[in-house]
Amino acid sequence: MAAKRSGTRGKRPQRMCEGLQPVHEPRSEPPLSRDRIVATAVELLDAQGVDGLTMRRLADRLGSGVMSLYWHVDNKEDVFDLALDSVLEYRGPSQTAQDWRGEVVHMLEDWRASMLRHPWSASLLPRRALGPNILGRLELLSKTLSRAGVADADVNVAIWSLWNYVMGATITRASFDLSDDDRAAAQQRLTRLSERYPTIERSRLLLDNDWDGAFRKGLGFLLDGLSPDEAER
Amino acid sequence: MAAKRSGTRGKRPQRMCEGLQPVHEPRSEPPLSRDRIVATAVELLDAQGVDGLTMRRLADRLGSGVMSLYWHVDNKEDVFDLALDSVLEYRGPSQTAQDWRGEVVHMLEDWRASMLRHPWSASLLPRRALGPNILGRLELLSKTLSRAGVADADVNVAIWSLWNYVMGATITRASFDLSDDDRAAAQQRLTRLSERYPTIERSRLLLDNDWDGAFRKGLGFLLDGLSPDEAER
DNA sequence: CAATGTATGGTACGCCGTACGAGGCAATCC
DNA sequence: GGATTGCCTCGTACGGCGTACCATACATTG
Repeated sequence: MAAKRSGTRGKRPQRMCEGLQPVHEPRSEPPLSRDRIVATAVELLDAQGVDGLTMRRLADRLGSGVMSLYWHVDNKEDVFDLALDSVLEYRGPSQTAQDWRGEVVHMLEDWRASMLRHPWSASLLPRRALGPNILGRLELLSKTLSRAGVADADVNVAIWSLWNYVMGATITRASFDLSDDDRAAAQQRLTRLSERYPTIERSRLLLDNDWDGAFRKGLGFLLDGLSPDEAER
Repeated sequence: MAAKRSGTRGKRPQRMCEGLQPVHEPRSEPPLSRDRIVATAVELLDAQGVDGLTMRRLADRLGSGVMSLYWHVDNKEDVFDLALDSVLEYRGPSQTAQDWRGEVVHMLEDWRASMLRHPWSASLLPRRALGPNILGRLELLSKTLSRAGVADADVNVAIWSLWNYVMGATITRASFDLSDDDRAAAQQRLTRLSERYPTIERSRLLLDNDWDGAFRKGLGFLLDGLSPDEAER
């Protein structure tokens, strides 16, 4: 009956005897494991995007049968959850001790950078369960803001505002990061309609691409508003 | 060869003769049209969510064959694009003339409300093409900010920041809007791990649900930062 | 030896999006 | 009239998907 996976990790016993290393079976894949599945899923997502991840392709890359995956993983949703969280590990603030605001900015910019390194991840964030790395970031955020003196009643508002801002900015950035040609074509299309949309046509909204600067600036504004010096209730 | 749809709308000629209204064929469906397809798609999305929309189910609801849809619509992506934009129409500011800030807040809160009325829409926003209603909102936003005196160089940053904030907040709200039971269960799970995440456990982050208040407050902070009185470059 | 728990994977089912092409029906042209 | 042309509908079929079910294999334990 085998209650399947449930909390315990895989730990294949790896055949002990047979002299030294596995001498023959020369190019056999290492055994399946949850970790190896997740790592390969991330590779596949990086290479082919969200729609490119299918259980069959994943199994192919792993050199295994499709159904073998289901021993280590509940279903495809589970793969997404794990892949997303695995990409959001945070190693902590840079060595130099900083003020609370520097720490928050560092963590959030690192978060954004991690997601941009895997452009499929941002759009997955809202739909997925909160894994340990995500919870860890929220915990750190919460702790930092509390220590900075933000009123208890405001901490949750602040966390959600920051979460929303980072997620929104990163999703937008990732999905508007078209090739230059595409961008030009979009602006072209806009020009063709310029009687209708003169202002955004003129400001070349779709061509602007100082994403990093805009992110930093907007984040600054938000933190100004949130900082305990001025805002309460 | 029939280049299929391309810009021109459907306009079935509707049988002219036959006396008065179509007397018999008593319960026949009205003819297919792009508009009817989109409206039904929205119904289906409201009822079953993003994954619930399939071309077959859509055709069923319309009382037509599946492939008939493809005369009016390019493909399923197209249906998503059209459904999303159709839900984001903006009827303009409330009757009373307001200052620029009031106008911006009104439009953005209306935007958020429109998306929350159709919870599938927020998560679709980033992945979809910009339809006329979306462009119209951006145009209005741009015009309003310009008229308010925001420097040309800053208008695009402001628009993206607001777009990101609204989208992030709405996606979060829509996808965390679990039943009370689910929410309690999530918090329960968190409590079980409370050695790891003491702060967010204590602040009951996942139970807090004054979404509207948080949205308004965060938006206020952002607008403070963006308003032309204080910010430039 | 048998029994058990861990792990693999082949087959098959019911869905999906949609390519293709055969038709029906009105308006238009000879 | 009859033929042609555009608009519109839809049945069939193909290749792909997630995964339920089940047979199998091996290592460990009794």
